[in-house]
Amino acid sequence: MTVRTRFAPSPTGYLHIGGVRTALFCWLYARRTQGTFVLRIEDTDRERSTPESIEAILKGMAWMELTADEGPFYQTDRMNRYREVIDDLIERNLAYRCYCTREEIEAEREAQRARGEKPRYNRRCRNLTSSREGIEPVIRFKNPIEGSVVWDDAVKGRIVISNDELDDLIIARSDGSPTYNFCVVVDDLDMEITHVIRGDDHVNNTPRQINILRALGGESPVYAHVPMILGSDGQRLSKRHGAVSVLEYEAMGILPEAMRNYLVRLGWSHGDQEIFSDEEMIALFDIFDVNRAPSNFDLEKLLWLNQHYIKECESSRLQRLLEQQLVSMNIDANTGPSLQDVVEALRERARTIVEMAEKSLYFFNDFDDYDENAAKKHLRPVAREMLADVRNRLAALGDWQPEALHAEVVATAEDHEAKLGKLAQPIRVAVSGTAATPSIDVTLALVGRDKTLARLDRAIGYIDERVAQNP
RNA sequence: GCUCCCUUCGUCUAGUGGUUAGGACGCUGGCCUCUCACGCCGGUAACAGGGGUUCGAAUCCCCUAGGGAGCGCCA
Repeated sequence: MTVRTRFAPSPTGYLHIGGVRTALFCWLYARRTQGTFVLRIEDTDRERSTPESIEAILKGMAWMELTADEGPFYQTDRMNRYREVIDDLIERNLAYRCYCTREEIEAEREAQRARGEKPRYNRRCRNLTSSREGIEPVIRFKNPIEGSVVWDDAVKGRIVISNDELDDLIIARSDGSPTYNFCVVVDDLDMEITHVIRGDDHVNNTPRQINILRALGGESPVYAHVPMILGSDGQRLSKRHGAVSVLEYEAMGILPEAMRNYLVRLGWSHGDQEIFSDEEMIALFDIFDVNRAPSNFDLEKLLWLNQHYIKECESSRLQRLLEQQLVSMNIDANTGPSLQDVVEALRERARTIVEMAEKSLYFFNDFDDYDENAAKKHLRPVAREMLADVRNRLAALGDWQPEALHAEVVATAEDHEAKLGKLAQPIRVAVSGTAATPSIDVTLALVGRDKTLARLDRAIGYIDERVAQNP
């Protein structure tokens, strides 16, 4: 039997990080078993489903490079099929029309809660023979009254739930439209899904679905309920933990392979290994090895992995990503050094693409002000003569390359009997506005001759002004 | 309230009756060094609590506590 997994999000919001991990697990397991991964959009809730959400899901999946072998399928395209199954269920007396009003049901629920009971439909209409005038009935599934439902969950282990915990759930609304718990079962059956991998918020739905499945004569798939991902404080993931939507991580400058690696290690591991290539993940991942406990999302670790992958990233791709980022920051990447050189200088110094772009701004545009502390510490009168000297030497330099620049800076420092740092730091601040840049020779090479000389002049002027103000 | 699920360093985790409880992120001391970063070496820190079972429990059982999920004409 070949494995078939599915990812079945509902398009009622963005694609969040927990959903993406579920999708990753589905995808990995299908790849690993040489099975099929299908994408299905559960859009039976017409009130809340939006085209924007569908768009966000598709974009998120594409960014994560989790390509479906089949689909996307849309439940709204399958309404006739659901109708057909519902009619069949009614015909076979496995489902029935319920004429209870919302008010009646709500009142009953209140009463049950007041009595400390679990609110459940009281099956008043289960054996009704007549209809009620003026009420469009809903359709309810006749859940078994006796016995219990048992399944061996691939991550949770054996779960047993007694049928008397379950009531006769609505499978079609009064307008005739089918509901979620029913549609999933029909879909998974029709699509021959062998492994249902989903969030563990569905555990409680599973026994109902199994009962419907049996009524339909289907075989149980393997269920794997993966625990939730919580925020860094152990609470449900929400806006205040930062980004929730996967697309926000793309915008943040996270690499998809870093996200995949981070997410696969949340709830799953292979000994002490932290770094997994796609090939390794596919070869090693097994849904049966996933942890039962929920885990907390830790941005710091994601960032660490991202930096790792930035260091490994192929130059041309990094250049492309950096350029996109610069463009989005309204910077013309043609006004500065080659992106290839920038990327090499910064790939060990940036945890995200956005950070890389921010650290390369002064290669392209002049900065407004010096970093206050940096200027205070390094742009001082003692450095003035050395700066003036190095400015003139550099102006005369024919070969504006790191090697020659390095030699010139070193020679200047020696002439002034200063350690290299005493000169390098003032230059660094002069040229970048900050006290932290790549090595001074590389920095000067990247900033370029014209900007370097102009900025050294500016720094010298700044020192003079400072002296004038505080004689 | 009821049902189900979960519980090893701050975080992600290894561990399946005998380990100095290991690794990673973070934090931190040092080395390297023109700054930052990278890299390297070292440190910090955990079995939720209580009962059993056993010669011996992080590992097995029970209870308690804490956390989560569900109880919709949402998915």
